[in-house]
Amino acid sequence: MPELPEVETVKNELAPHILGRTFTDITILWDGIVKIPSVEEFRSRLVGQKITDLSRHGKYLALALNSDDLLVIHMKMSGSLLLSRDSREPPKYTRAIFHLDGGISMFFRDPRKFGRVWLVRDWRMAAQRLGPEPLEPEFTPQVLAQRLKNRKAPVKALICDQSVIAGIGNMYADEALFVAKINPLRSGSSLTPEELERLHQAIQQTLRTAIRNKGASIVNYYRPGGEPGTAHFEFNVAHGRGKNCPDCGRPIQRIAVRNRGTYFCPKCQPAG
DNA sequence: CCCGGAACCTGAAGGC
DNA sequence: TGCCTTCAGGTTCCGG
Repeated sequence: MPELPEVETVKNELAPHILGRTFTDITILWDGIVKIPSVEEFRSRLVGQKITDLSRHGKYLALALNSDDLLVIHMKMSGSLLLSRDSREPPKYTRAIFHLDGGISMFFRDPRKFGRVWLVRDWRMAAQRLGPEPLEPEFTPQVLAQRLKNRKAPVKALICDQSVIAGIGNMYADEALFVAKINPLRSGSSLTPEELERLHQAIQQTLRTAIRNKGASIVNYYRPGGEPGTAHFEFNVAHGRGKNCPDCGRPIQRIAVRNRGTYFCPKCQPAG
């Protein structure tokens, strides 16, 4: 599932192939993928526009166009953006084809139909209430502390909340909490300054390592060239069903937090 | 505002 | 073999 490291990888690997190119045609194979505006307006406004910049906001990818519009893309759980030189036979589950000049096409493949695209003037029209970027200088331990204090919800749920911090999802929340040695069920308000410092450090370290490894391909994530990432090979607990804690050797436990599979080590991350 | 749960969606995997 | 249930989870919506 694409979270911050996966979207960052997609952005970095798309850029050299699509930057400066112009959309020559748009094929929408499933209308529901276009969130804003109508499918017809989406196509007509996009064709002829040149891609001038790529940026990432949380898990949202934004392609800036010379018209000052932004093509915003969210891959949600099962989406991938795949580059090809042959648009005649898109892979199964392709929902949209972005044809570019120079004979390149970008397929938006998404088996689960959760992914969406927007054509808007400001990326905030697609990504409402996005918290701070965890890898930007603005994200300090103090900022994290401020955003978690007075919150009774489990810290796992809070750091997965895009309005608290942008870009973290289920996998990296589990990884960061393991590295910080914090139980996922602890409430935000119960964390000590030392724990908040460790969590801040763990979030940045976990995300940076995953970006270096081009993202994690547990299910349904492929890089634009079709290759998987390798970040999941270094996971400590995430999706660690049946595995043992790399630190103490005890079995990793699976619980549900807000209906999301949550993996942790009961010994290394004791309940508060 | 805060919290927790449901809904969206479909393929994979497991149980019997 | 095949049907059925469960699981996967990013985001939004809704009720308390």
